[in-house]
Order: sequence, then structure tokens, then C-alpha cells
Amino acid sequence: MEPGLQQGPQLHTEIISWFTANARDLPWRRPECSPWGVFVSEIMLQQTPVIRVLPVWQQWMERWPAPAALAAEPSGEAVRAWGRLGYPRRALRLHAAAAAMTERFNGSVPGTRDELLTLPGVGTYTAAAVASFAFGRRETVVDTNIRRVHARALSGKALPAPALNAAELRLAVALLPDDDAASVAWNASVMELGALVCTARSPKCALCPVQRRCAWVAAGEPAPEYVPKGQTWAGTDRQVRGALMAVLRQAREPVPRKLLVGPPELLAADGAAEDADPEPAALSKLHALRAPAGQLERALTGLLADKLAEESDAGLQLPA
DNA sequence: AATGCGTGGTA
DNA sequence: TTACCAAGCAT
Repeated sequence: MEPGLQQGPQLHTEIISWFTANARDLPWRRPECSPWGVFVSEIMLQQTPVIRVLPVWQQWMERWPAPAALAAEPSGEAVRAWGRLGYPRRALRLHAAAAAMTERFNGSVPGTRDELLTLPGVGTYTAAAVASFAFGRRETVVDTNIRRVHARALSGKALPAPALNAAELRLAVALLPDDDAASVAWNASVMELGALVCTARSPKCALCPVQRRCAWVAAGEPAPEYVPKGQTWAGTDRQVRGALMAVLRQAREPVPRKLLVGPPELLAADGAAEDADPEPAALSKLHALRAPAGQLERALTGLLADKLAEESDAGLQLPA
């Protein structure tokens, strides 16, 4: 038997009861929310906090209430409506997923894990989450919150392994209730516990419904076995691309390529940046990076030229 | 299997 | 202020 499972059904009862009393009232959890609404929320929530997703999700649902509505517009519109959620390639994949639903799934979100996995931007977690939360299927949902709760409560560790491993997956499978409805409740409850109480930094153990049976607490809250390495940022293509995206998002018309890539001194000299409005703050930030021309070109090509310049969409188009 | 990918709040 | 980190995915 997996470690921790000898605790019996009390663990499930305690956590699900806690969820019933403490869950956030998120719009994509309401019974009237469509599978499409759940799908959009899951993509937006990848590596992005709930608080920042909420307003964007509301706007998307009003503008594009079904996959076909989104698929009917240029992908550049999806990128603009994405706003500042980050990882804008998710907007492109969500648009492509909507097109795939329109073409291959009769305009609906597919309901099985295997079908969902065929959609762009959908991996193991998202496929299981949508099948579980939107369609009530019994699927093993494993996200970073759930992994952390499992690591602490059942394995006695401060943090889960750097990457999902076979032992973690076995444990998650073993913990999933047999009943469909109970499995959905379990998935949502453990995830919420990880998001609100069993957090990565400063977990709120005093509020935890299973503190008494937590293996990590029982072990004296040992420190993590490894130090997570941070995401590098300064000087990376990501930083340059982020600055480029900020300029393009706010642009009302095509942005001259040389305004993005060219040396600021030359731009000022030939007057390119002087007409119309004062230079946008976003453009100043881009220029302040002093990124090499090669890197600017790479950032443009990697995300924009291939995916967006083909659009006839004014704000994001890059003239040849 | 390890990297790269945006953004902004928090400690 | 700097570093961490937030419902992952694709390569």
C-alpha cells in the first residue's frame, strides 16, 4: 500500500468538507458554466494566479461565448484580448484549439481525456482537469497544488520533486475515489487546499483540516531537499519579447519595424519617434533594454512574425 | 530530460 | 530591492 493510505477515508472526508465550507466562488466552478468556460479558465490559469485571470475570463466569455465565435476571428484578436496574462502563446493555442473544436468536434469542447489531449495547448493536467471539472469524469488530476499537498500530508516532504515522477502519480491514482462525483470533489478540494492553505511559502497550517494527520508536520516540518532554481530573466529573449509585446498590444496601427529594432538614436535623428503622440512608455522600456539587433530579430521571429504578421490585424501586424 | 516561455504580486 | 512563484506545455 502507498504511504499514507492507511489513514483511511477520514483524509478525504476532512478535505472535502473543508472545501465545501471554504471554496472560493469562482465563476468557472458554477453549475451554469459551460465546458467552454471551464476550458478557457484552465488555459488561462496555467502558471497564472486566479486574481489576474478573473477579469480577462469574464471579457472572453462575453465576447466569445462558444468556440466557433473565437475561431471566427483572427488569432491576433485573441492575443490582444489576452492582455497581460503572460505567456501569450497560450492565446494563440487557445485560438487554435477553438478552431479545432469547430472543425473536428462539432463546435463543442470534447469530453474525454484522449480527445482533449489532441488540442493545442492541452497537456496531461489540462485534459484531466477539463474532463473532471467540466464533464464530471473520473480522472486523476495532478497539478502543482495537488502535488504539494500530497508531498506534505502523505510523504512528509516540504516540497514535491522538481518534476512529476512515477511514485507521485501512483499515489495520486491510489488516492482518487472510485465514485465519479466523489473523484471530482476530491480533485477540486485538494487543489483548493493547496492554493489557499498548503501554500508553497508560509503554509497556513493552523487553518488546515488535516494538520493532525499531516506527515510533514509530524516529521517536524523538515526543510526542502533541494533549492528550486529561479527563472532567469534579465537579458533573455523572454524579456525582450515581453517588451515587444507590450508595444504591440497598445499599438493602434501597424508598428514600423525599425521603431522596434532600430537604434533609438537613429530614430530620434530621423524624426520617426516624434510624430503624433509622445513616445509610449512601452517603447521607451523596450529601447532601454538596449537589446542587440540579433536578439530583437529573434524575439520578433519566434513569436510574432510566424504567428501574427500573417494576420491582417492592424495593431499587431508587422509591416514587412 | 532539461529548457524556454510573460507578467506582476508578495515577502 | 531582489527573488520567488503562480490550476503547464512544447520541444
